[in-house]
Amino acid sequence: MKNSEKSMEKLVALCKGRGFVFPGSEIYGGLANSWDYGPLGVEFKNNVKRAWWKKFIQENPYNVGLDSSILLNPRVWVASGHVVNFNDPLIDCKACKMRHRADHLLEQNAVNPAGWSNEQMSDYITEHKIPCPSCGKTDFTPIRKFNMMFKTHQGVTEDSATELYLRPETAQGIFVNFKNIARATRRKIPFGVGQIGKSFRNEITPGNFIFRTREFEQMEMEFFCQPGTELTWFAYWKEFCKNWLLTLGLKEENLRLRDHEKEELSHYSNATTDFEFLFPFGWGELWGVASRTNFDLTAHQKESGEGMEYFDQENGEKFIPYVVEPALGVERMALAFLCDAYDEEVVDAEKNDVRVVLRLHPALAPYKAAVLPLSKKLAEDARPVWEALAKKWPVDFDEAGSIGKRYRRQDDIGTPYCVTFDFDSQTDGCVTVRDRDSMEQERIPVSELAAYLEKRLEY
RNA sequence: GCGGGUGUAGUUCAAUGGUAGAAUUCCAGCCUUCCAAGCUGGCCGCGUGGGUUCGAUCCCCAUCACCCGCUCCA
Repeated sequence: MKNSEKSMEKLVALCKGRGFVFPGSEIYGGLANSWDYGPLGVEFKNNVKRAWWKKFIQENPYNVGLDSSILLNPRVWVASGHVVNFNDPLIDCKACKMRHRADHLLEQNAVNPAGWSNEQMSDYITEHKIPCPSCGKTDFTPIRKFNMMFKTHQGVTEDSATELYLRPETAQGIFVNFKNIARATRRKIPFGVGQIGKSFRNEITPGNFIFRTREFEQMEMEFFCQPGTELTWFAYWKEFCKNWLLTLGLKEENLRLRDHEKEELSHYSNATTDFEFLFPFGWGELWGVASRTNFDLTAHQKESGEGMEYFDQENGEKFIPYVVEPALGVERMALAFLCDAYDEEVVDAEKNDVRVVLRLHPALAPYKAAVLPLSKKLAEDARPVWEALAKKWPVDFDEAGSIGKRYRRQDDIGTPYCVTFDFDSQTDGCVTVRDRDSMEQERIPVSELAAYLEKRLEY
């Protein structure tokens, strides 16, 4: 089944029905673009994070982890450029109600507005009668700023002295800890620091289910290297990221890497590649891999007055490290895995019988297995089988309904293995293990069941 | 935030100015010894707040949410 044939509606319905994702604050009429992760969703999302951490931190000789705070000294955002650059100058055409970015309008008219104030841009647009690209009229509202950072206050008094921002990215928490980490871990360059955590952005237009939300989780890694080696590492991490996705079963046909053109690059980057995934609603950015030069560390050195140089003992060199950053959103990654895994298999076209299967990689599946007593009478005897497996993995137990219906329920939520306890099990001590994808069945002694599954769940 | 559309059980859909019906899901019982079975019974709904009206799920207003476009981004 191709991704373009899949529908978001079905996926959203499945997510709600099975307990992956619920609309946020639903009983109060909801809160725009907020989503809650249900019993299966939290397992699944944790699995995505766990898989990333395992590959990027645990198994990686270069990298270490970090969990920095969401609230930071406001000067961090001055240094990073977020206070200035997260302000989009927007104007609306009064005639056709279309909204445009003032700086883009100017660029389209061969003007470079870099460094201009909003007044300057506004004046230029008025004076030169720059027309609305949609309707051609020249009747615009004044420029309005949209700072994408959420503001809050520290302490109970709400004055400007206590004003703070919720972090719009986790990366800066890593940069401000660069010296601490290098010292504490005795790491030599090159090394990387990975972090998983919540970030907040007041997006103008969120949407597409959990693809873009204002509260989201990031898995970011900052890889510090010697100046001049950054593009080599940039290529290395791109390949590394791609391999990780493919290992977890993401289909290559739904993935494309798009290099940014020179004009498209952010002010801090000398190379950026977007990993894009074919969602049912079209191609969407999944992973941004950016060579960030020494922009961030230099900016923090300047703003804080704290030296950010690294001393290379071997060569006797001092330098501010260059940084390669693969930054990934947890929720959209999870959504991509879900979309990719969703499959409808026609079992009997005449009876209109369709089997919905989430072909999730076992590492990502919320339940690794489900124990199903063939008859309710066997439930009591099947319990110990579940108890033994539950010590090792999240495992479901289902005795309600026909065996076929229970297999389908597990298909629905992506459980890779179903363990059926039948009347023979009581005497021969064996159970039937059914594979979700191959649909093959094997008779396994209960005593060997855990080892059997362990071998297959390894990744 | 702007423009357009939508809002009825968990889901997919009906009907109606006199307070709603089906399928499916779910639950229970019977039956059933490996792939949505069958039978019986059961739970659950007019997004929210105002207004018009004798009476509103239906008409009007507001609000909230979702979808499509603009813009942005992990």
